[in-house]
Amino acid sequence: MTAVTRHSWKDIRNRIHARILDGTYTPGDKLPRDEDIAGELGCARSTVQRAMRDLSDSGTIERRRKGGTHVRADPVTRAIFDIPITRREVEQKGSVYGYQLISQGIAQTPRSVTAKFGLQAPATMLRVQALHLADQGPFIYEDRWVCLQTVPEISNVDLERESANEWLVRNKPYSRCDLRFYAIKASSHDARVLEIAPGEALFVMERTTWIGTKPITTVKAVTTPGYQLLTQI
Amino acid sequence: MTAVTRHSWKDIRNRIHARILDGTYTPGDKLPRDEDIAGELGCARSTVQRAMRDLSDSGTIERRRKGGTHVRADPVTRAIFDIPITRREVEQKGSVYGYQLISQGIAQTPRSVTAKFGLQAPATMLRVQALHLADQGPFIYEDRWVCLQTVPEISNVDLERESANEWLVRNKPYSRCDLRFYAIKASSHDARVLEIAPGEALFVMERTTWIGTKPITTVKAVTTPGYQLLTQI
DNA sequence: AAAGATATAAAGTACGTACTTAATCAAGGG
DNA sequence: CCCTTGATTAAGTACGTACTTTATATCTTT
Repeated sequence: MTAVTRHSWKDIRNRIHARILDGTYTPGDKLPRDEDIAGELGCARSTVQRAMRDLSDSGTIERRRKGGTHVRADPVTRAIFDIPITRREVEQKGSVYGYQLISQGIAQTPRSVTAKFGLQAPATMLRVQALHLADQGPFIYEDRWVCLQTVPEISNVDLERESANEWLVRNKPYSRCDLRFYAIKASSHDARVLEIAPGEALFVMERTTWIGTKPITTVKAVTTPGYQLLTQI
Repeated sequence: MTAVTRHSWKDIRNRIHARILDGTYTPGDKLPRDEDIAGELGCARSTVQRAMRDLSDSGTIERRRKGGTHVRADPVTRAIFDIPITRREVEQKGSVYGYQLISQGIAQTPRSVTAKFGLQAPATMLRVQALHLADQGPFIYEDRWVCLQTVPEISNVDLERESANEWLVRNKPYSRCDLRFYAIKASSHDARVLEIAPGEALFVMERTTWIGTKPITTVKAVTTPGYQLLTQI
């Protein structure tokens, strides 16, 4: 009776990864085929496949049918960020969350918004400006456009009470999401809303969502000075 | 002879996802066990498992052993970013890459750097300041500390010719990486190096890496005005 | 030599089965 | 009543097999 040792895919992954780390396989190198690795390490091919997918997901290797597996020649840092709804973010850092509607109204989308959605022509959408507060102080200012054709129900929502952020995230799942991060100098308007000095450097997160090809919403979330976004560990 | 229809895990995932999108299962709801879904949709449990893992990875659902599968009550936007080495980034936007060493020297880590690594006491490390150029103009300024104990070989690298960025990424794989993004106002020093006006808002990416528990390097990469980081689609 | 057809290699997928792990619940004992 | 112990449940994993997909390479034909 041979003691049948079973190998977890994590072990297999670690052993392959270790070979990359120690230079057995260097960037650009081709790895043996799954089947050979399976034979060598004494496990099933499907276990190697599982390990390889993990390494592939993390950006360590690249796999192509027929082409085989290669150590990524051109390493990237692949990072995963979780952006929670603002209320949760505030509450998780132990602060009291607050919300204020600044203004809402229906208008034609300006060129910049039309472009973000990839639309040909301007559309009539709902614009909502609101402030999220932490411990009574400004935390994030959001400037949002919501597509009324895709989300007509938003008209029935009392945006004085419930933030568009939360209503949308709970009621309008999306199938596509574009995100972009950058820095801006606080305009006098930003400064007034966020109660800071004009000219401060502010971190901005922009998010645009669609369901299928239909636009849902685009938000520019302007954070207060000192805000940092961290990777999810 | 029954025509045996085979179902791809992506189909299965889409059908489950569709039920979340259309409100059949709403946030917080418990989904049937994998086996029941498999029976209902006419596929193997392992196919459901594959579909579920994908939905779980994307943050749509949460799974717990014995606890079952639930639609995430508290939706997050989960984004994946690929941060390439700077040379590649410049070349990919069609510009000519350039690199200049500004200064290098050995020094005690200041409190902020010591803290980033989670060290108890300051350590002696190599500090490298350098500029990445795109089409002869400043693109990213990096201020880096490299742990000499973990990476003694760095001493033999000619940092006038090869950027620490590239040498490290090709020669020193890491097992842990912390990332943080934020905005700063350009100091007079930043402004001089990047050839911009002091007080500009700049987007900053900070990255700290370890191998096991040993620190490798920490970089503060200060981008030029207008820089945007986009999700990988 | 260029273009197209065919073969082939390697990853990807699907399924069934059996076993493992972790969380939860219930029963029993102090 | 609390704590421990054991049973149960559902996800997670491992494996073998068979089939599919997609690049790549080779061969044929014009």
